[in-house]
Amino acid sequence: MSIASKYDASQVEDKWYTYWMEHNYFHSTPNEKKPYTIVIPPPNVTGVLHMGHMLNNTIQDVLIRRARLTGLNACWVPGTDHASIATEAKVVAKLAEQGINKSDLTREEFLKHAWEWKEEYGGVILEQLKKLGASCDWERTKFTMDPEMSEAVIKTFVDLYNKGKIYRGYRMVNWDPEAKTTLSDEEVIHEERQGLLYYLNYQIEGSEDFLTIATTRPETIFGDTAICINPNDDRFTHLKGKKAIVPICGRVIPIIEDEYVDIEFGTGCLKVTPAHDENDKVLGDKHNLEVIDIFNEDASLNSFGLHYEGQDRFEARKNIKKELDQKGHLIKTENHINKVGTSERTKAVIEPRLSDQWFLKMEDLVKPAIKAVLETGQVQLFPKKFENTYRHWMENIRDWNISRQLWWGQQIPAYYYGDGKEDFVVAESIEEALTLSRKRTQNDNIQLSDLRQDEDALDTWFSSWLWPMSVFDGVRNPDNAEFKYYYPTNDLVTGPDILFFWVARMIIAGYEYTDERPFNNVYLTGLVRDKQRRKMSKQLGNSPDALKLIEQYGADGVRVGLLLSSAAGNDLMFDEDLCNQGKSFVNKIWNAFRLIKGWEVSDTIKQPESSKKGIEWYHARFQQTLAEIEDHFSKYRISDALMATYKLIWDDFCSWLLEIAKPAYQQPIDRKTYNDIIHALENNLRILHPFAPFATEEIWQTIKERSSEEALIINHWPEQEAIDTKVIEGFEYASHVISGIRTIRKSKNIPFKDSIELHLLSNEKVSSDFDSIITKLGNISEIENTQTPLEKALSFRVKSNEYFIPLTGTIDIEAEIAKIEDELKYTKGFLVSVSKKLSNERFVNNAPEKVVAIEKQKLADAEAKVEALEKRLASLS
RNA sequence: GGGCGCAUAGCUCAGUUGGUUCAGAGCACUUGGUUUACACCCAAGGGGUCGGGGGUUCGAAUCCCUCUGCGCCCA
Repeated sequence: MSIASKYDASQVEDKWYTYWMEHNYFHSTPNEKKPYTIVIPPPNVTGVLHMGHMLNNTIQDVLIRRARLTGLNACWVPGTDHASIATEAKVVAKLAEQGINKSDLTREEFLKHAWEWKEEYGGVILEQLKKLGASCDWERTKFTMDPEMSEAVIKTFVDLYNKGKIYRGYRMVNWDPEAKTTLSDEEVIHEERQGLLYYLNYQIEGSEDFLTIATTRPETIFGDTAICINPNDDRFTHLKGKKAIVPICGRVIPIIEDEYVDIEFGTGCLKVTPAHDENDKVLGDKHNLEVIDIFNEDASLNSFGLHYEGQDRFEARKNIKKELDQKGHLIKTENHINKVGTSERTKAVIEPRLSDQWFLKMEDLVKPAIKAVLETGQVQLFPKKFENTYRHWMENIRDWNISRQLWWGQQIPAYYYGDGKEDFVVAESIEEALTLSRKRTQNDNIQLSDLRQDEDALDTWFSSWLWPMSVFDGVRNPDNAEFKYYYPTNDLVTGPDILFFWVARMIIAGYEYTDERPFNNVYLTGLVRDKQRRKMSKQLGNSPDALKLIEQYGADGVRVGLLLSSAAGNDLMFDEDLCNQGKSFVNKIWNAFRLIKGWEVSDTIKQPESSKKGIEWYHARFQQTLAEIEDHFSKYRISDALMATYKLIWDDFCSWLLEIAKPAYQQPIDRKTYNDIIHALENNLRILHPFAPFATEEIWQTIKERSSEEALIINHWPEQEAIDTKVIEGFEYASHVISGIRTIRKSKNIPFKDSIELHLLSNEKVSSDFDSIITKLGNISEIENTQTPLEKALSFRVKSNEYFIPLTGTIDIEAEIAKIEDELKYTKGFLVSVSKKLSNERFVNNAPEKVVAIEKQKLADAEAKVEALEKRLASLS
């Protein structure tokens, strides 16, 4: 038989993925088993796989595969998100390349292009997930704009409207002049930018006097409708009741008084532009000021901008500065750092803008969601630290602006039957809207053609907040069997950056519509960063190509690499070395398998004692680790679960057990040991499968012929048994002895192939159960008991027992004495600190009994060791 | 400006309710090793005043205060 000495992932991965797909192992239907459900955070339909997805989906796949092995009915629902702004922006850009302007198209024409784009690029990311090994139930793949998904969205909108939770408001919103849409507060990123503070002179009407205001946005003077001073500001008492003249446009505006004005900032005079600043809007409302909007939707100036009409706001700013300067209105400028809102998607500077928008009242909706996470623990966040962040956001929540001036998305189901702002009805279909309109207006002459649907689309999150329900059709048919079976889902795995956008809103929707949590646990992964701690992003170009990584290290290698160092909620400093480590690990177990498979098995030889003991020990060790892994999983400590598995396989299985069981060169192995080792290997594969699905299935299927019912992916998790700690302790002692032997061999350059004697001076009883293993791994000819220290020998101690290895030739007695003196000094020091502790009455009285007992044991051990060391020293000198 | 969090070995991180020889792991590093499972290997080893200072306690990496440095979220 020839098995390649290097594991070749490329030969293996597609084969098994196809096999799993063909046998439908990923597909789930309701049955008598308990369900385990995860809904995927739907990636942008036109997106490509990046490192964040890889991490996120690897974790989900680990959880799903483990659930499947533990006998749960595992269901992982995949899908994609229509990502309104991002996708529409891409389509607009593509059309622009072809010389097509979005504004020249009808809604229908544009949507046709958008759907074509979606068909062409959509779902690429799902194909990439398959390369990673994701065992999603592909038959259930959903898209947030699938007809039935959209229907659920519309139904929800209508319902919330009818409950009075959705309203239309003329509000200051965040306007993205590039995408020409509003953004929710969460989609705006505030940045510090270096700018200028302009000091401008406004003439006071009917006098030659001027007042000076400071502004960061001189171009907005065209929208000024007042000057505001603080009534407590003595400097300006003479201005009270007067009027000022806006430079350039010459408009006369009142000087109003309000304590809102910060006397310290700028000049203490504030220009008020209600249309273009949130605070000014509040002032304007309070003082009944006129509202003058000076911008077009692309943030160029409109006719209020006079001769600047048509100029972009930043260009206009420069030009106005010049004119103001020439006309003597500009006193000076100062450098000033101001916070600028920018669009998360287009990076454009946000323009506060007044417009008609749709809002969802959040105040009552959030209540059950706050309770579920912070009071009852119905929904648990991992790690817990995010609860504080969640609280802060939820308790300060503002109404959600759910309308977007986009076409790609669900169109708002509001139908206008007249020209008035309030002349509309909200309905699931235009036919219903007609009935409602007729009823409302008492006018039966209204026809379908008289109705005009609101132009806006809904915020993408308004569809994804229903995701855990809508993928099982739970919004339209809450009583359907699948929904009842799979919902609430178990775990949600996502990044902390969308805790509010998505997670919180899903919880809100869940309680509003099902009176139930949408999921029990939320695992928040960290962000993937590069070695310089920069977030991986396309712009920086510091993100490795996901598929190339898989090609280079194998999907298993990448999965293991990503998980090795990614505690929940901690950012992951990604380093390709990690993938290398993952790949090495896969190769390691591959070679272990190769070794075992290469053994010739004999039915006639008896099982050696060492093998028997080794297997007994490994069994106990395996059980111990299994419990540890279980514990890690229960706390979503995935990295720790993997590390425990890694060490079990690499250290305990390969470095200890296989070395113990390995027959002499070209000798056969006994049947019993072989079978036990195969059994142990199979158990290893079972627990490793969630992390490295491909390699484990490959080995599993190569060990022997398996029927399709016997595939590893649907096999079972090993059973937890009682842990034999005695065996583990005994072995641990033996392993220290073996280390001692190895150290002496190394220091004296005794080759391993030369067998040596070992003498034991026993000061405390120790089991000889593992002597056969000590003999084999130390290449010891014989272990002999002795009553007196050996001369002409090197020694080492384990606990208070002393071991001697006789040496021919000269021994450096000085060195041996020095070594023992060092050990003695350390042990004595330790002894002093322990006895100090024990002679402290307050310690003995206050510390728990258990702790005191441990300290007493330590004292006894140390005393015995000191005694042994002193004896030894005496015998040497 | 408000809120949250972090600081432990060269790197990435564990350290659960203060109490085992508790100062750990993996990687990296140093030294040695060709008996064909694997050099993507084996063995042995070095390395930290737990960010600084103060306090509580019989006992502090762990709790409290303070300083310094970093990160995130929100306005």
